[in-house]
Amino acid sequence: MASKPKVTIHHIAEKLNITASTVSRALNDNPRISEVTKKAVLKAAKQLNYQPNNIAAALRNGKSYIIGIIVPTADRAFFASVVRGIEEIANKLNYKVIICQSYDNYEKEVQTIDALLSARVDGIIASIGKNTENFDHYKRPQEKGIPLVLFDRTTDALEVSQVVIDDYLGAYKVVEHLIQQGCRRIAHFTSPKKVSVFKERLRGYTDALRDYNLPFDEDLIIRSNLQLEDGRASMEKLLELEIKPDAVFSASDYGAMGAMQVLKERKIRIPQEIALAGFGNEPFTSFSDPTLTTVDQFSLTMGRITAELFFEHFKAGDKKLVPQKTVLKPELIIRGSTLRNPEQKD
Amino acid sequence: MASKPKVTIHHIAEKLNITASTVSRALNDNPRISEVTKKAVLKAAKQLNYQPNNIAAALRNGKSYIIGIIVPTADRAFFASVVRGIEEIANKLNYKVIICQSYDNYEKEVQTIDALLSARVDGIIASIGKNTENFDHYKRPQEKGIPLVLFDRTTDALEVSQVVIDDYLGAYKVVEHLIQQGCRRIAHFTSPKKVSVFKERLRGYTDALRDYNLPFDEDLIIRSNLQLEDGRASMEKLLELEIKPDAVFSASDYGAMGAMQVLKERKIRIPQEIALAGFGNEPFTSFSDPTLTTVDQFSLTMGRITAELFFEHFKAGDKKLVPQKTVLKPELIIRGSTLRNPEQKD
DNA sequence: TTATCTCATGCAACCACTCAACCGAAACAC
DNA sequence: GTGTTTCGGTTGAGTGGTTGCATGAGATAA
Repeated sequence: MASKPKVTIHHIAEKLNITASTVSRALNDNPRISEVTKKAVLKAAKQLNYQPNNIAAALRNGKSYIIGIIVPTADRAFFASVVRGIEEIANKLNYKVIICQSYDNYEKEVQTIDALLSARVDGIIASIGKNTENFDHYKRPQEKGIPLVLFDRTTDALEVSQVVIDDYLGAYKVVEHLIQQGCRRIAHFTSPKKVSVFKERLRGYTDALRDYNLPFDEDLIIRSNLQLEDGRASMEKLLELEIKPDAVFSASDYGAMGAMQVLKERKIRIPQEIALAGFGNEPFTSFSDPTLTTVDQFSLTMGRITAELFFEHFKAGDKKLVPQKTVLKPELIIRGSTLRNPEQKD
Repeated sequence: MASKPKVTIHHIAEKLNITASTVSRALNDNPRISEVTKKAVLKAAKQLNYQPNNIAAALRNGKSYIIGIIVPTADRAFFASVVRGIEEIANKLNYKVIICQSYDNYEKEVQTIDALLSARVDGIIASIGKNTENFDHYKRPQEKGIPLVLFDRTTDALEVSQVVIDDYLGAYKVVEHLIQQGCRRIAHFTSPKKVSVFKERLRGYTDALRDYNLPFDEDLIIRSNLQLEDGRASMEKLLELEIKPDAVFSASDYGAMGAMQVLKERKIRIPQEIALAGFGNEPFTSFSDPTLTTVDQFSLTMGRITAELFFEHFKAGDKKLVPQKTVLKPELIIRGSTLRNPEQKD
């Protein structure tokens, strides 16, 4: 009748006239328990509709078999895909994953770290929020001996292993490609935030210009939050310049989409008048018209590698491994928004 | 030196020469503890870098303050947004949320339920995977007295509260709109799966045709998994028909995008020759060219309402509430892919 | 002055499970 | 026939916090 029967190993033990520890061992397939007893325990457990209580087990042996993932948001294809990669590896090792979103909010990020520590996760994998400038909260897991690995949005201010893609190289390739398409006045949408990925993309942009002897013009750097609306506003700002750019490289696909909308509204031809490139290879970049040139970040791979790196640290335990930084090579995806001479494609 | 200092309330107690129970009460702001003691405890806790162990607390009082969410995938804008809505309400009530993805995989869904029960979550909010046809695993939480609420992908086979949008109405509105635009031969992309949302959309489609005295033609119903590639294949199948359709209503935005790609490749004008509508209002539907007519599902609202319904059940506890079904009204978003007479737009 | 009441805290059981240590009986060695 | 292993368990303590029920000191009331 009562909605909570609460069957424990003690009930199973009682029923079989053995002790709880025997039941515990039987359920954990401990070799010290005879096959006969194991069978009996399993049968009784099923009969009583027993549900193991991981909370109690976790309390006792200090392991929860759960790792916490913190991402700014789970609905960006990139993060979703990384999470999937992590989950794949974690599940294989019998670990569960709990996903927390910081929504790029610093307070929420701090709280989440705290919540995960209180929940006694066995480790944390995170990507830092855009607005985070103080990283002290990321020191806490390590102080408690909880391994931490960062991916994508990372920082060198922490002594932590990290997995990133070569944002510099990705950006460099994009700009090089634009130059090869004949663009000479290339604008760049970036973020004012101190996030390494955006700084690196900006650096790739700057270096490519320099290497091809093109002047760097501060007017062509537009800083914003890089969302759709920001892209629109940034594009409009660019169109007010006396000498308009002939290409725009946005550090985010969303920003590029905003720019594309404005260009189409004004009947400015893409890529003939202004070429357009993004970064991230979000799915919608292949739906737009023209399709958007962008950079693929191998998110699934990044997830897998991050998880593997994490478990390496995890197994090492106390004998702290030296933090290592894995850098993945991104891939330039050339599409309609930058292809001025169609035959050149690949 | 050791990486795990493991400070407990006992250490705080020892330091202050009081007992652990007093510390516990102080930390929980129990009125029976004097302000002086509370201050001292808080100070000592900070000094010792104390981290509460929720596991232990959860074990003792049978509440984890965590609710589990199961979604097929977190990277669809719809689900991401619902999750956000749920999280908003849950956090307000001091509950944490853990997100689990079933990847539309039945086994994984069953395992996830089990994992959440073992993790002793206080409740479960779920959206059923596409391939799930047996719902027994969803009975288990209820047997254990763990409240369960379903949203969007639900079933009437379970006695469970659920929140859905009126898929029937949404589909009806789409088809009605297409008819008003002069379309007479409207195709429909649907799923072969026994998922209520798709069945309802199909019913809306059928009824709208009937109400407007248009014939129902089985050849115009194309069943697939409704992803991008499926949409492409389905559209190609339609184009092989002797009498081609003059509109396509896809039960998913992804399917519609696939169709749009094929139509554009074949230079078939949208909406003049074939109008196109989707369902879901995924962000990319406003990026495409033409922009895609679709149905908005008020996902954020759905999340909030689902969470509120959940907590109602939760508070009711043992005095099981009668399962209730909340139906939200969807909104037709008319865009370029169906607008034949532009002036009609609202 | 004594009985009563408050207040702040202590005591000890409890949550469900695990693990080190122990134990009795049978098997085996010498 | 005694000592040592091995098998298949049992016992009991411990994991960190919470909570119902004392307890004891000081305040208040009669």
